[in-house]
Parts: sequence; C-alpha cells; structure tokens
Amino acid sequence: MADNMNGLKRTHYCGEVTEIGGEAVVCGFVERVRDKGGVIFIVLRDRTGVVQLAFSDKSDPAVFEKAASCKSEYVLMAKGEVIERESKNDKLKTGHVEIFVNDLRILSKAQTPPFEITNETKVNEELRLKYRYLDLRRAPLQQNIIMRHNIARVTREYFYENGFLEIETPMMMKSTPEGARDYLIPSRIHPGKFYALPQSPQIYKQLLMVAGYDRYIQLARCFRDEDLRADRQPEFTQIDLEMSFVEAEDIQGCVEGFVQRVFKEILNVDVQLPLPRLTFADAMNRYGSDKPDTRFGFEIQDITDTVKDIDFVVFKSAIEEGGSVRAINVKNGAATYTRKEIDKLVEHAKGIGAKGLAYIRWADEPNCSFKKFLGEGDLEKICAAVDAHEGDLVLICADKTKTVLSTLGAIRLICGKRLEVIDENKYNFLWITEMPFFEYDEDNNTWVAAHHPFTMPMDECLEYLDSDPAKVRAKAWDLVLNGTELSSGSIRITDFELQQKMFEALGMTEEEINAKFGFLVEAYRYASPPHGGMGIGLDRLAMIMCKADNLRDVTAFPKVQNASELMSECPSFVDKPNLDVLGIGLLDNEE
RNA sequence: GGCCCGGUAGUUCAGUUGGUUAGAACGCUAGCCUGUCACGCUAGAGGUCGUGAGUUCGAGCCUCAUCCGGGUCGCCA
Repeated sequence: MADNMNGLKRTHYCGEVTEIGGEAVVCGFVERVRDKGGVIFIVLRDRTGVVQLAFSDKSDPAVFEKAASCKSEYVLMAKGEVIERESKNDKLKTGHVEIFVNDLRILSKAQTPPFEITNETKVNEELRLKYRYLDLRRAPLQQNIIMRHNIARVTREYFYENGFLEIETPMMMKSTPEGARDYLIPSRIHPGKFYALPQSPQIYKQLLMVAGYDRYIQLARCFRDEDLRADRQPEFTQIDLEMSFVEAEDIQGCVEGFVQRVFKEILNVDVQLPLPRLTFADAMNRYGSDKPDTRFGFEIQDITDTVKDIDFVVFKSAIEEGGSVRAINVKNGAATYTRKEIDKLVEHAKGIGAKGLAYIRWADEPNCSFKKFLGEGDLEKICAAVDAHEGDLVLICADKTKTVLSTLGAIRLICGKRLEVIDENKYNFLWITEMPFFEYDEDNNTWVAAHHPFTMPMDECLEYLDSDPAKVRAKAWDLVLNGTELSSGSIRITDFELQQKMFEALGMTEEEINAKFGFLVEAYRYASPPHGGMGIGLDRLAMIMCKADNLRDVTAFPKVQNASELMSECPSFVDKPNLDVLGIGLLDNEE
C-alpha cells in the first residue's frame, strides 16, 4: 500500500527551495537515488527543477529504511528542515541547500521505465512517443510545453489589450472540399451526411465581421487531412484574427506589434520594426522560395545574358525554350566540397525536377564542369557576373525559369546548412507581399486560386481577372520567419457581386456556389465592413522560439508521419454496431 | 504514391571477407560503503539480431519481400 498525504501540504516547488532554515514540504518524482550506506541522497524533481533530499541512519530508522527503498520515478512527498549542503553544486539553482527529511511518504511506486528519464537523451523517438507521458517528464520537453503556454498567454494579453474579442467558432462545420482534404465527422441523426473539422475558422470569422464584432481573436484548433512534415501536423493551432475597417498595413502593423511583444517578453529579443518586406516576385527571383531564409546569402543570380553566346547545348536549349540560366555563388569556402558531395547536390537537383547542375569549383584555380564548351574569356565573364573568387563554388541551373528557381532555392538551403553559415540566434522576419492571385494547374490546364477564394485582388489588377489571370495579384501576404511560413493574411472580398465573380472565375457553376457558399454570399448582401485578417501558426512560432526542429517537440501529444498516435494507437477500427448506427459500411477491412 | 536514412540486451551502440559461446557502456537485480551530486566498489541477470522467405556446409552480415520510425518530393485553396 502506498502512503497518503494526510497531514502534509506542499509548501515549496522543488526548484524554489533556496532559503536556508525553516521547514519545507516538497513533492515530485525521484530523479536519482545515491545510497552511500550510512547516508542517502535523493534528487527530487518537479516541473520547476530539482532539490536534494538527505537522510541519515543516525535519525529515524523508519524514514531511513523507506528512503533506501526508493527507486527512479517513484512519486514522493517529503517534509524536513532546509539546511546548507556540506559541499555545494554550482550547476543547480538549489545546489547550496538540501532538505534533511523527517517525514517521507512514498505516494506511488514506479516500475522501471523503458528508458531513462534524463535531460539529454539519445533514445529513439518512436519509443519515447509510445511512452509520451514519460518523455514529457523530461525537463527540456517540459520547458518547451511551458514556453508554449507562455506564448499563448502573451498572445491573449496582447490582443485583448488591443480590443480583440475572443470568440469560439464551431469545430463541427460544413465540408468545403476545395483546398486541403477535410477530416469528416459522420452524422448519426442525418445518415449519409457529414460534418467537417475546420481547416481554419475562415468563414466564421468573416461572418463575425459582418455581424459587427470588429476585432476577433481565437487560438483556434485547425485540422487538415494531408501528409505530415516536420513542420506540419494534421491538427494544429492557429492564432486566428480578423479586423474590420482596416487595410493590409493596419493588420500587418498589429501583427508586428505582437511579434515584437512576444519575442521581448518570452526571449528578451528585440525585434526591430517595421519588419522588412519583399514582393513574392522578388522572393522567388532572389531566393527561389516564397518563404526565404534570409539569415544567409547565396542569392540566385540571373546569368542568362552572360552565357547566351556560349555554345553549350544545356544553356542554349533552355534559353531557346524561353527559360533562363541562373546561378548561386556558394561562398564560405564551399570549394572544399568534394566531387562526391557535388554529385549528391546534382542528384538532389534532379529529384526536384532539374535536369542537372553545372558548376565552377574554384579551389586553387577555377575548375569548371562544362569547360570544354567555353570560349576564350567565358569562364572569367561568368565568374565576374556572380562575383566568384578563390574558395567559391558556383552552381548553375538552366531550364524553365520556374524549375531553375525552385531548384537553386532548395540547393541554396542545403548548402547553407552544410556550411553552417546560419546564425541560430538570429530571428529574420520577412513580409512576402503582392502574392499571385491564381496558380496554373498544369495537370488540369486550369487556373486555380492560390489562396482561399475570399481573397481580394489588388485594385489595379481587377481588370485582368478574365483576360490575363497571370497578372492578377492578391491583397494577400505571408509572414516568414527564418525560412518558415509563420503566418498568412489577406483582405477579404466583401462585395457579393465580386465574390460571385471570383467563384465563377475559379470555374464554379452558380449551383455549386449556392450549394457550398450561398450563405456566405448572401451574408454580404446585408452589408459588411471592409475587413481582413491573419492566421499565425502558434505551433511553428513555438517551434522556432524553442529552437526545436520539429513540431512534435512543442506538442504534448503529437502524431507521427502516418498521422497516427503511437501512444493510444489512434486512429482505430470501431465496432460494426457503431458504424451501423451511422449508416456506414466499409468496403475493405470487413471481417 | 516516389526517393533517401534507420531498426542488434530495457536503452544507446560495436560487431572484421559469411565461420567457435553475439560484446561494451548506461540502466536493472543483489551485496558493500557517512557527504554524494553523471557517487564509488563487487557480483549477477538480461538477446526469436524488426518480421518472413531465399542463397550457403554455415547468415546479425549477402538477396528478395514485408512491417515500423524519421526526412523529403507530390500534396498542404
């Protein structure tokens, strides 16, 4: 039988026992037992830190014997006098004190855990996720979860102070199959009908503006049934906001104030405002990405003009087909790349869709992979064009411009990481503006909305809506932090006629529009303030602020790559009666 | 769905051209130790080498399939 807590009340958290003298009652988990024979030390841990308990065989034998029986991860409560340690441990906040225990309660015994609960761990993540509740005892993970709490707290404080109302929107809503796949919820009362979990509260927050709530904020759970990545979980939390009577700059200004506040308060990092801006077109041209990491250089340079007369078929055919030749100059001693490493980069480029990479490696002298096609002075011209010097590696890609940019953008990131030129203590925010309104869908030869279909086109682009979709830019923008898309926002269409026209431009028939979004179009018939808003990825923000490299480290109970949870083993089959009541039969897996 | 990486005691890893009884560290168990703090010392237990098939006199190692996990491309309006 375990002991109880009768007669004891916690007076201190472990990490807060710092004052010598007086009595303390602490609770927590056994981090470590050091049994010296006549004296025993137990390190006790809770979420605030650790404190050392001391026991002697000269004092109460019952207490001493109980201390000797303690093992890792037992849950204890201990009362005793806070005394000075004979020799101090400078590594700990409580390293100068210990509690000389006169009342010890073993509240719960633990079986030996499947892995050691230590701050640093090399244990396979699969095992840690199966026993997530044990992994979550580890201090680094607890600190991440606590930091995430604090980010959420500061978020609420900031937006409340700025006049935002926190309003909950439904988790069960109408399925709108455009964009990401919905998670569906079958309806028992309406057999054959389904609710969807929200991909975002987009429509509801717009309707809150129609309803006159003016400023809305919600830490909204969102769900997308798509494949996972290190920075993508199927369920995630968005700092969702919407504002009335504003232009893009007003929303951006509000969010800038928020990031400045949260970085100052949580990390004591000063974020300089206003944040830098880059148009979407410039971002693509310079970094080959709509979410560039600007903490390092290696920018993409267009050398089409420089190489247009060189008799190298790879360059020639790319240019003739309307593409371009572009290069990145990988500095920082990249010429030390071995042939094997360069081959690997080329393979990677091929994996992205490029036909290959040409290169100039300038170790002792410029060594060029397409030397035999070069004329007198050509090499010098190319080197001059990209400012190449000894020690540099110039990687060149020739193809359709879109392919060239995405390839070099990806290769740039790989080189940046490999050469360790990225300052981990830097926080480079960047607004990406003037996003394209449409994207060309090459599979179906149609234009599709690059954003949700409620996004307002830029005023001067309205005339091209029908005639030249490629020219239309949106009143939409992203906020990028260190190469991660943190946030996305737009001004919404509030004119029902324009909204109708947008749906039509996206190829929807009137019937489809009415069936899917009729209630939204109708709402705008009753007048609406001009409005817009943003969604800020709370998980990604926490990930970057914790210096984690995946969302699992800032999510208490994350899913793995196949969208299952290793601890509870969900998703799971359900019994046939439960399916019957929903009117659902299965094609496969029926036994 | 494609590509890349990984899977050997509880954990982290080593394991030679394919060759005797598969090792180490930590953890665990038992004992000793009055000042440890990654405590120390002694002894011990602990393995279907992810799973299945194949090649071979012989497979942890080679081949094929498959499962699980990670990264990434597609996908994520």
